[in-house]
Amino acid sequence: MREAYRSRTRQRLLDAAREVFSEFGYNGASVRQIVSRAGTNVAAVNYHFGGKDALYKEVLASVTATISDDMSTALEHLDVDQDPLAVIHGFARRRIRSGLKRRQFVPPRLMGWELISPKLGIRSMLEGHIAEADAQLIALLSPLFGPEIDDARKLLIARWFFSNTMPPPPVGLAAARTLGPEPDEADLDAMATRLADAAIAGLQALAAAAPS
Amino acid sequence: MREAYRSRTRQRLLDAAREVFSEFGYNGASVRQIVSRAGTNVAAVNYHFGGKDALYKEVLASVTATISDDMSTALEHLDVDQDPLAVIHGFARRRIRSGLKRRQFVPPRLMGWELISPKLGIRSMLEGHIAEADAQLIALLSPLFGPEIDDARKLLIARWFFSNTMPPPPVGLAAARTLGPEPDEADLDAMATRLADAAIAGLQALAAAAPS
DNA sequence: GCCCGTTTCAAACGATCGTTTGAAACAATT
DNA sequence: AATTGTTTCAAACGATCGTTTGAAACGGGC
Repeated sequence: MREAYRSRTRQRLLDAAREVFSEFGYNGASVRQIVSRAGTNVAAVNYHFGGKDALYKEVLASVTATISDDMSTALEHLDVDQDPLAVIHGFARRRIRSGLKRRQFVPPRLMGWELISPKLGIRSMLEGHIAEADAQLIALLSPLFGPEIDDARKLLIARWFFSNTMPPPPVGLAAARTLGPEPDEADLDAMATRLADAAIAGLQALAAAAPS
Repeated sequence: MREAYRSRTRQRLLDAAREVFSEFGYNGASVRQIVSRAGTNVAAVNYHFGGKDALYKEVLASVTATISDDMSTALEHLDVDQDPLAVIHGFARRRIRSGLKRRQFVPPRLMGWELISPKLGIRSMLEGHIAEADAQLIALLSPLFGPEIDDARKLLIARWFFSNTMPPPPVGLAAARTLGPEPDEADLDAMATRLADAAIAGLQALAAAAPS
């Protein structure tokens, strides 16, 4: 029973931290707020993780891992005989959809914080993940690139596309307004599909542009 | 000389606050950091503005005013006999371009903070600006909308488009990498034009989609 | 029942936050 | 030179931050 109990508070802390960090960012989130939501006391964070920074790193790692897994899956689908554009569209749709779900609103928002102002010290750890994500994205989009395109433009296009799979809050709120309070799964899908269409359209415009 | 002197420290505080708030957000920015950059001491903020919140509001107001002015100008151009799509494209290009300039990196980033987590109390003040910006955007894009489109979808499309005129840091960094350390004005223009093309492409895809 | 390693918690720590205070420095008028 | 209102600044305020501490509570092995 010991291990089970141990992991229970630890997990509660992780879940609470995920929500609070997402909502208020690293600076805006207080340890006391997190432990209060987790139903324990202030010392728990330092006991289980060693500090606020370490907890934040762990939360970030789980978020980036989720996204990376998603991209890996898409890359595997690319290997088999599917239409590349359909795979890319599917990836965008899945990412957007997960961002639109009320409860799972968390990962895009947390990434949003990190994109605006990467925490010092965390930056080094994140850079590996970012480089990996860049490479995965470029691999995913490679079928769209012409032969004469340079790496810098590939990177730009990849990041533009990726940023469009994580709609910022104003877009998400507008989407929520059209969907209503309790969105149907089909409606959610349709909305995600439409936003993915837009991302693909922009992507093609970028990839088709004459080389600089 | 009195008025000139008065406005000098006040202005220095505003400039410093603009930079620091943009870089670290409201929570991450400390009053001491701001006054240190402005070359004065901690009491200055409360003397000239009444507090950190009020200073933040003033900074935000100037940023939103800049954007709103830009949109008003575009709307006036729309009134005369120009091609609507060219006007929209021009607006996007100008916004993106100002976001790409190294020094003037500030407004998009500051808005980014506010979009992720609007400050309580500031929200009410911002809501007016947001509503106005929404209305202006929808007016600007109205030539692209079909007759049977509903308001909720107009809002969604407008916000999607607007978010694409404020490229997030990863996109901006990738763009900076292709442009080099001291970008040529022409290169900057070309890059902004390309990103505006992508925004327009996505915009058209969204506007052309069948009504839900 | 006793013991031992693990986990929890109330309390307190030093540091930093935004803000206030009261006096000194300043510019302008008489 | 004296006076007035404005602006600056060092110092301190209470509050909150992340973290530490030491003891109490817990669970499993003997």
